[in-house]
Amino acid sequence: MARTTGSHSDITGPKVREAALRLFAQNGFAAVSMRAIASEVGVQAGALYNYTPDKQTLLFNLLCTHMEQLLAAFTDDTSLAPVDRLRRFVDFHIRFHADRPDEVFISYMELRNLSPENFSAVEALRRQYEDRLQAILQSGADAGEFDIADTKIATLAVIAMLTGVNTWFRVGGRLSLDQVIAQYWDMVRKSVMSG
Amino acid sequence: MARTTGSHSDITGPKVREAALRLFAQNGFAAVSMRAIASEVGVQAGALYNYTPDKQTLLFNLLCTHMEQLLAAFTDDTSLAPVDRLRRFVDFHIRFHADRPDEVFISYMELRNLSPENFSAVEALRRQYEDRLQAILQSGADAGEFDIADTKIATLAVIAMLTGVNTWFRVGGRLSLDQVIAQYWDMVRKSVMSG
DNA sequence: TTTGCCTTTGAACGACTGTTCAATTAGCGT
DNA sequence: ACGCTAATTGAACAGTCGTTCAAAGGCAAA
Repeated sequence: MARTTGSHSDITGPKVREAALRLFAQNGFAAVSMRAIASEVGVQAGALYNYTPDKQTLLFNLLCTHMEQLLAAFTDDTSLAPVDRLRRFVDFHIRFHADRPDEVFISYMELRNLSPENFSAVEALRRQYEDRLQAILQSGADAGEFDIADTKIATLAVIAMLTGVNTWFRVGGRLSLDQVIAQYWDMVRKSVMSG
Repeated sequence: MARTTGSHSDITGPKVREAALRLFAQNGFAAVSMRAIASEVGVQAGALYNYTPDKQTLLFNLLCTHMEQLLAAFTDDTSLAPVDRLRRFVDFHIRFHADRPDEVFISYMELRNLSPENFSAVEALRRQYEDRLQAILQSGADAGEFDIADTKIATLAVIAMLTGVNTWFRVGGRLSLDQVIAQYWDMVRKSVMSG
């Protein structure tokens, strides 16, 4: 039988993923060696291969897990008015991403280091998330509450704007996250509102 | 005297920068070897060192040149109304960046591969560009034409939104660049307008 | 205590890294 | 045609890379 209680793999496995996430975000996938990850965990490089078949799959799993958590964490409420659904999305997006700077960073920077199949898988998850926002914008446009020429473009524009928060926001900075969210919500709301 | 007419360096020099730009954008700085760049140019790796003291300076020069061209290409016209100055900025930003996808890509992705001094230099140029937009937003806010809580945040929000075009826009796609610019201008204008 | 498997080590593999430099090539001014 | 020199080669240097695997270690069940 496989060991369960006190098995090292229960400890080492998460440590490997945490170390890889931190190092990939800090130095970039290509610049981080398996030995550097192992050193951070406190094992030899060979031991890492008990937890991932190869380096690229390690990255893929980090990206996949992040995207799946993102999709699982946001639940739209179609019974609300479009403007309220949009407000909830903006609030959620900024908070969720501000909590996970490393995951967000590698999700944008390291996509090209995935194999074509892995890239497609992550890209499909990302599109699912975009579709959630697009559905909100579309419902508002259909109801005449929003004035949007093309909901797909508006979706990408809003997401780019919101995700941009991660490039400069730091806890303890000039503005609180609540203040940041308030201003972004104001801009997003006005940008899609009609008349 | 140094050779001028027909000198190989007049040909090889630009080819080195073009090859490096393309390969860095495609595969990432760390994943591109000097031998790969040399092979693209059609020389041996050692010959590259006639054109750059080292690999990182090659990247630095690409980023610096891009930022300097960006700053040189945009000229604000303070005699115009704030809303017209902003419209010119949006139009310029999207067009300039759409023309240079590789330069834009590495300017966002490869900053962390610069030495601290080189990073600061590029960052200073970027801030100069941001300041141009912030001045426009501030003038509109002062005149009461814009309704902006914090012009610095609005600046970053607008730039993130506009630069996001580069992640999906392709010539020959569903929408022309003019159509894209029209919608982004509509969204940006509304997002900062008062009333 | 013994057994047996999970986990880790540490060395090894072949390939690739940025950079240097003496030797060689090739083209311009004379 | 010749000399000069900028431009290039090709080998070498000292490492690092991802990955593999036989051997050893260590913990739990029996």
